Amino acid sequence: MEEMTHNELLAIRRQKLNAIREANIDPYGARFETTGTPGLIRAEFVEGLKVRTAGRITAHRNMGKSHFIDLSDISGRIQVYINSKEIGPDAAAIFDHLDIGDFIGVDGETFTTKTGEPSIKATTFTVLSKSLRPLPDKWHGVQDTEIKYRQRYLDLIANPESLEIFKKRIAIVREIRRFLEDRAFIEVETPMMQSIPGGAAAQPFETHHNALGVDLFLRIAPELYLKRLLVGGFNKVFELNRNFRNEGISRRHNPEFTMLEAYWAYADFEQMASLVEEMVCHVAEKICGSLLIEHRNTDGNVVKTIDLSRPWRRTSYSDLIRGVAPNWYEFTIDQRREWCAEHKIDVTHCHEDFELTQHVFEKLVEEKTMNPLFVTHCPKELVPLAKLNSSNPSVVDVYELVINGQEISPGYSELNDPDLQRERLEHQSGGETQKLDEEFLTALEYGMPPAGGIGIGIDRLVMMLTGAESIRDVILFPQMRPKATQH
RNA sequence: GGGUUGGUAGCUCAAUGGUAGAGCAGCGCCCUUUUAAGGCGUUGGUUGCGGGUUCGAGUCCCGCCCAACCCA
Repeated sequence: MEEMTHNELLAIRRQKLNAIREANIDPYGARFETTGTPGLIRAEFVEGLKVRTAGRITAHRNMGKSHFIDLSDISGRIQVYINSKEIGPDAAAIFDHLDIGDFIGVDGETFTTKTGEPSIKATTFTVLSKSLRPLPDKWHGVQDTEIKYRQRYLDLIANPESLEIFKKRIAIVREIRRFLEDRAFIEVETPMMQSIPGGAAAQPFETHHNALGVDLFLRIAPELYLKRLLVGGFNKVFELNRNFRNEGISRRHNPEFTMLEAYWAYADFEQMASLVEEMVCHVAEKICGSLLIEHRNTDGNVVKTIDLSRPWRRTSYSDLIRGVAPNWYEFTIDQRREWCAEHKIDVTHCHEDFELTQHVFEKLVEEKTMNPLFVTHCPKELVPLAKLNSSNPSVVDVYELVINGQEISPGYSELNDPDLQRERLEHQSGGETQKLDEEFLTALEYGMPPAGGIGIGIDRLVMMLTGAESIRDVILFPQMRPKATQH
């Protein structure tokens, strides 16, 4: 608690805190009603208006008897003009004990300075919270990634571009909900703690319920519960919430991530593809104002432009493989390995033939695809929960949407034949398999309507739409190794 | 898990193996329309942690911790 009181900067702030208390003022304030946020007052600026606002002091320009401070919150900032004569000597003495970082409330009248800055001339101010630690550099912000992620609040205060990404994320999620609700999809919540983690092939987090005396798993997908709702009569349903996968952490993976899943009874994967296409374009136009999404580097130069213009390409998996390896499907497995070696694709960890093909797909198609591409009719081994194609039963009626070199969204014609579903789950091959959820199969036996389903990785969608290079830049509090506790 | 790079003042960054520095913030003084305000002065460091080599280590070597990137 009283760590580092020897630090001069912290000690000075505590002295100021005490000085405020000695003047019989509570440095931690109370209820304070405003006529608007700093950003709102600035955005809807009218001169000569009595206003009341509150925010954090983020800049201080001291002119001797007059001071200019910036008051900020996520809405933006407004300049406040503080004149000793105007506020009186007692208040001026308190003002001397304020710092950048403190929260204050201000009463005053709006005016425009001679440099044209919309401002508030303060008549009084109220101390709302004393900040005991100095804020990061106002000009360079927080560069240290560790501080950005562990102490996101500092990143949000000091780095406007970070705040901008999170504002966009919030708007994207809101637009997606609106889009689906406008089309009569109903949002539901299904269990995050499951006794059989189904709906995907991934390592789950394990936990334990004391009263029931059973082990439970954090869900890796909501799919099997949403399908139970199709059985129960919901015909347009979605869930937009967190999944958990106990796997590696990388630029593109966080252990908990946000997924949209939506199911539409009597539809198929082609209709789901159109729905997703329409939805992503709707969101892009609303939030980015364009279907051309520019990704910039730290210098602000455009390094990549993603073109979301419709219609989006739809191409079968096998055609895409032939596009990069024309004779692939005529090759023997040994020839395929040889081909991979020639093209410097490491497939030593691939055992099954379809895994080999999938690896070629990931390296030569997925990673190189920037504009939207619906990859249709994937090998059935990759997708045990989808309907087989009626004319080619080695593939399934699905799409995988690839944008920005990443898988953004899968969509299926959902498998609703309970016997076939059992067989497909029991005869999975390859390294990753899904668990068998008997209660889900029982539900299917009661009858599930044919349906289309989609999943959309919200974090990756936000990365694509904001140009964020790392998933940590679109998750407010990304997973970090806990810091060793000090003692 | 493996490889690469990095960790220096509150923040952003410097410093051939040879006295640890700058800008901003802070503190003091001047200034009643500034906006990265300005001017003058000034404080602030167990260089991530622990060992080692050396007359001498922020710098070289070993181990550990944390992070970023790449690979699995």
